Amino acid sequence: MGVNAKTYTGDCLNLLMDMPPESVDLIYVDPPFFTQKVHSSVTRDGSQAFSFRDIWINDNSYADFVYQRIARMHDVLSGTGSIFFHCDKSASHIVRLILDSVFSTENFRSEIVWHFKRWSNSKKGLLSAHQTIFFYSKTDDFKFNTFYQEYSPSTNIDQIMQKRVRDDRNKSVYARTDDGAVISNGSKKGVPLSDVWEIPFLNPKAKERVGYPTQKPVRLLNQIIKLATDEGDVVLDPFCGSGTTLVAAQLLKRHSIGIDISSEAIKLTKDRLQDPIVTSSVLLEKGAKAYRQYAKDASKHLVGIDYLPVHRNKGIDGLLKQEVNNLPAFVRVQRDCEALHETIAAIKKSTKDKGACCLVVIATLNDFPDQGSDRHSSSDVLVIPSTALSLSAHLGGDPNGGRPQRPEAAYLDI
Amino acid sequence: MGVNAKTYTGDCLNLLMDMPPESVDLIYVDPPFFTQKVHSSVTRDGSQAFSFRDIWINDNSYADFVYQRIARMHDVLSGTGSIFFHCDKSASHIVRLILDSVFSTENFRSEIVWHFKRWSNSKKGLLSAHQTIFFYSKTDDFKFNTFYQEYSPSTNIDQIMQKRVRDDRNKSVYARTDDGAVISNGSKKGVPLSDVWEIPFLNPKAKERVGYPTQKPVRLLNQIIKLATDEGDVVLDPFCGSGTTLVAAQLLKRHSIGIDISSEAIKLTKDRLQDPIVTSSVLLEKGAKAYRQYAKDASKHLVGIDYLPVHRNKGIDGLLKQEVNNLPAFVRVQRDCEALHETIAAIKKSTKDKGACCLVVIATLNDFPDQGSDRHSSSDVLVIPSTALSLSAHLGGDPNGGRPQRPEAAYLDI
DNA sequence: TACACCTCTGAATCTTCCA
DNA sequence: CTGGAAGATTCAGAGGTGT
Repeated sequence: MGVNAKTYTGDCLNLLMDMPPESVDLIYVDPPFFTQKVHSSVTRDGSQAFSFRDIWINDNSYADFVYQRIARMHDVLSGTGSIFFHCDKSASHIVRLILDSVFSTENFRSEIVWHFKRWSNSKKGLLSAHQTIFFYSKTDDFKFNTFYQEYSPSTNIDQIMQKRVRDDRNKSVYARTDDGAVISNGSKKGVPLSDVWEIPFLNPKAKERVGYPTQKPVRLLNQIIKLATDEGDVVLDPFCGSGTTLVAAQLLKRHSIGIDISSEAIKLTKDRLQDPIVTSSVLLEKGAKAYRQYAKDASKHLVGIDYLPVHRNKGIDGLLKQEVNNLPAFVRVQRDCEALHETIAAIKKSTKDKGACCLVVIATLNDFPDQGSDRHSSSDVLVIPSTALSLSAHLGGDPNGGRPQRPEAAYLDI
Repeated sequence: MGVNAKTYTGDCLNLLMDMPPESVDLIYVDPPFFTQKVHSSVTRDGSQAFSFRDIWINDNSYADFVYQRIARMHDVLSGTGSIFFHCDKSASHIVRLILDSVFSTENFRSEIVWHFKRWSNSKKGLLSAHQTIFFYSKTDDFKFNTFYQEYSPSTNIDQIMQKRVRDDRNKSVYARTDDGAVISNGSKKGVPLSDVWEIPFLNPKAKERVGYPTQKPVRLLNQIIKLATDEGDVVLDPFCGSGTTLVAAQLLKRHSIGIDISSEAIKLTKDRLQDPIVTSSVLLEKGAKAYRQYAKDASKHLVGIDYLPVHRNKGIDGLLKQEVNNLPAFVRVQRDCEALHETIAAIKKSTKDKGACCLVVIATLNDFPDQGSDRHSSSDVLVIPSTALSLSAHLGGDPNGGRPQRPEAAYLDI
């Protein structure tokens, strides 16, 4: 399935006016920060209610600039849509007044705190380590996908899943059956995502490479997009810069619209979206760190196995320290986005010039073959199910098989 | 040495006007929040009831209320003094406008985020987990004691401990001795305190609780007082409620002045000062890490499995997110020095009072039972071989059996 | 529509029990 | 008796329900 990613060069004010009303499901706004100090004062007599018009700002253009564009964004947002407005601390209160005025106070949903660790400086005072994102919806009936986090480590998860009732004195107690056993209240998913997000900042080197000082981590955009939209929805970024939002939207199968006043920014965005080579360099942008993370994920499935990691070969994850049938044994873990036959093809390709060797594949997904298969015999790749795969097969809850699959180690020849 | 703690009953507006100018070093302001709610609570023994209405007809009257009092606070604050204003999310932008106006934008120091974990609720959207504290100083020359936190685990401590100098092109490089060794920079203190503070919420069970609504943890006030004052300085809390600020100030040897409109609050404050109770808690003293007690090795074997870690029960490593046969499923990983039957005994013991549940054990050692065993049928514990165990059995090189063992998942009854 | 009351929840303590 | 492990308890939001 294809998703569109449209880009426009120009002032988003004009382009927003040309867009059909209620045509967008999510707007992520990350405008150029107001770097000069914002000076403001309020009416001394307190006789008027505060609104953004009551603020005197030295350079009045910033509040006006933001107000005009937010008003248009409100128009193009669908009834179930949301806006996430990214602020820095110098003007967040001004932005919030404007949002309150356009979207109304009732539709204020959250003040999200993006918390990150940063290199310290010698400034007197507290080290700034957060930015604020305001989350407003257009109406009460907004689209929202709940995500869950781990419980606090101090929580007694095993006990709070017991059913509770109120006794005759209206005190909360654990419910028990007639014979005194506690009653389970079902399983748990975790705690709902909070409004404080700890997401690492892009490291300074990655920042240098792309050249956009305010570029946001893809993880941050991922989270916002997944919270407020479903696949096929439309995401708008009116100050798209290097196009991080559009890239994230594409990876998550959302349509996207990016606007930027700089034609260089739009060109860069287009390149990243259209040229498959540039798109794959998104991985580079996430940083070598992200790549290492990916490789590390694979190695996690090798815990307890005595092996030497192989770093410089994409088809091989490790070399077993123990020989098998007097042959060296190479191992590869099936990746998340990889069918088992692809895993096997990958390790075969990488070892074809290595002479006689034994190949081991750790299967992690549910496309593990039948145990009834008679491929056992003629095989040259040893396939071992991961712990998680063995478990999921036994629980039988997997979607891609009517009966529970029972993976066990098997020799395959593909 | 004695420190004074004075308390006054009444509207702080009047009392502030009677105070000498520039006589206070720190003001902590925690006014009734701008919410349309009635706060009420009783003390543990039920002897006193508190309630107040946080109702303001519109933004404006609240702003007016705050403005008038902040203006007076500015007067009584000394030249090196600071104000910390505690807001909740509903009115923080209004408070900041007023503070900007009275103290001026140049004296805005920080937007402090107090981040805490709390019980969840069924709210659609993000779970609120922070409150905001604005930090303004009266002048540029404000009193500030720098505190340090531990370095984040990812920081390269060796590197920052190296001495740095400028080379001939004025570039910063690490200094080296003649024979090329790096030079230590002495001990580092840590990262300067950031503007995001993770301090546990005052728990419902804490003895520190006196039954006053919106009571703040002493730890939070400790931090503020230590940052902005020295011993013998004067701390003012114009909405002192149950007197947390005065308790903290007394423990830190600062003079304090507390004002509250409720005479019950002032009485409670006086009582508390006689016998200050500060919760000593594992979480406060040792941090969340203290709870992460379960074997790290165990979690490594659960990679790829959808589960919640269980920290406070020695016999259980995790709770599967998916139910099994409509029952909650607990999991335990076999430890290195543990026979399989011991593992099974441990999880059985820990869950014996938990009502009906499914038990899963991840076997990691070679004492896995024969597949030929007929124990299969009568069992209540599901045993799954770890990846490494599956592999080692297939390679047949294990020391404790002549023939290769072939583990597969099995139900056991021991 | 307004409001009182009930239900559900989980963080982190208090309390008990057992070895 | 003591210390640690695990069960019991509290209470503030938010939604739901009934009057």
